[in-house]
Amino acid sequence: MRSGFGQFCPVAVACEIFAERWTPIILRELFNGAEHFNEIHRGIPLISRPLLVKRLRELEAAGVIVREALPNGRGRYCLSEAGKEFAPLIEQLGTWGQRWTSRVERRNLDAGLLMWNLRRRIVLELLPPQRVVVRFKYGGIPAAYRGYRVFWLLLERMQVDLCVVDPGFEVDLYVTADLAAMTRVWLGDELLESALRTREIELVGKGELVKAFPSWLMLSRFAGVPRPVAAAGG
Amino acid sequence: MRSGFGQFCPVAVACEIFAERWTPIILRELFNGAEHFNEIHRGIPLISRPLLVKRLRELEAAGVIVREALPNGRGRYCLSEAGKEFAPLIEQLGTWGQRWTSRVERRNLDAGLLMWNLRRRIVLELLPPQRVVVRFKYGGIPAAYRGYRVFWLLLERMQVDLCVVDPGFEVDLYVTADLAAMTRVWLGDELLESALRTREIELVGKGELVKAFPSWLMLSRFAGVPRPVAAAGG
DNA sequence: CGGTATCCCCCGCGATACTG
DNA sequence: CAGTATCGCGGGGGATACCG
Repeated sequence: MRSGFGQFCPVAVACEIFAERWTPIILRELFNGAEHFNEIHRGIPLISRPLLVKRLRELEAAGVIVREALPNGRGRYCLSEAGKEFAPLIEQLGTWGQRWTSRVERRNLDAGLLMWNLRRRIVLELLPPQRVVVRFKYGGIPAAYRGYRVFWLLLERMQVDLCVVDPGFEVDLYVTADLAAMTRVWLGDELLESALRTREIELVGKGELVKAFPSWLMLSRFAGVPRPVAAAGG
Repeated sequence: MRSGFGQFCPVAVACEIFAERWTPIILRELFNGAEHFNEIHRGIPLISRPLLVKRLRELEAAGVIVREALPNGRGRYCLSEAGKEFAPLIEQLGTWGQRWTSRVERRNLDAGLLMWNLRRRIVLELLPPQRVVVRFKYGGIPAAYRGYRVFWLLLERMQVDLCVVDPGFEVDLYVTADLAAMTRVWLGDELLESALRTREIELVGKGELVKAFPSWLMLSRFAGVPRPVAAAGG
């Protein structure tokens, strides 16, 4: 697999930069607001760290991202003007995936990734003034899965924190969920109300919090993408 | 490189199908109207035939293309409804490549590929009623290039044929060009008139044909994409 | 935290030859 | 024309350990 396609076509040259393995997913993380190395890596846990470094360097060399070295030894990755113009591509990839693929396969289930994404999509403005601690516990997890299955979400007025070890606060709301069901809800494949009815997802806590909880979740950016109209006979 | 990214995110799942090596380029060919195996392969000469077969099977399994077996033993590849929805992605990739990359690198120069693409972008309606035979001869070709450098284009009212061996007809118009210059013109990086002035491209033949020739060429689909506004100090 | 450095395996892929 | 079959290699990338 020698690099490059040997074609002057703009599509081919763009592919040499954009369509490398993991690259669109790295860009997705940057568009989602990730800036630091470990932040990016948390959104893509299955990429090895050396490979993530390599891809970031390649994107930098291609002028897609700019690396800023912060004084404290940290790095910071920002999309360049050219990089920002990949936004519609990520958008369309997600739209296509939402319309034409089944995403909730066992091999794709990952409770940690689900929580990491969910954390970014909380409607801060709807949260009550005082801190709310929500504990999530997942069941129905694939045998091969080696990550965490219990999480604490600390919801504060202007900030959300995700913990994988008990932060010690009193829990206000308990969420117990089948991982596949919660993933379907996140992706817009199933209504939260429906999963609550079938008890694949259960909420336990003060009535007002149980009632308000669904309104805090924005779900995946692609949850609302319209599905293809079923063809006749399909 | 085990397949898949292990993420339920629609972007990731779409990437598993779309962002494989060569796949966007195969789709580009299908959008350009290629339907048969060798037709697709002519647009992507550097892919090995077994690998092209493999990619086509993968796209078929993913529901992106449909293969029709014709009675004469030929196959025919068509984009499915899902496949057609990749159109904006190919468009965006080409647009990005046109705006942000330099495409006319030595490693990308390929006279055969240039002619094969040029052939598809002739304005049939502007051709004169009788056949016009144009002979192209390229110079300035990279030493590593092993393809043809002389071509005959048979322009007829409703059809264009490309030959790499002398078809035997009398030549009406001779085009002699530097390969890089002709590629730049094709990609919209340089005006044909400019290349004619510098004599990187020369036209020899009847005056009326020499004059009409530029109007027959539509150039690359991306030739007209607006370039980024130069940043101050760039 | 944000990377390097090293080792090594595996499989993606090209090359080549063959077939209906 | 449109593939299939087989072989062998090279390097992409995972695992692991180390560093400033």
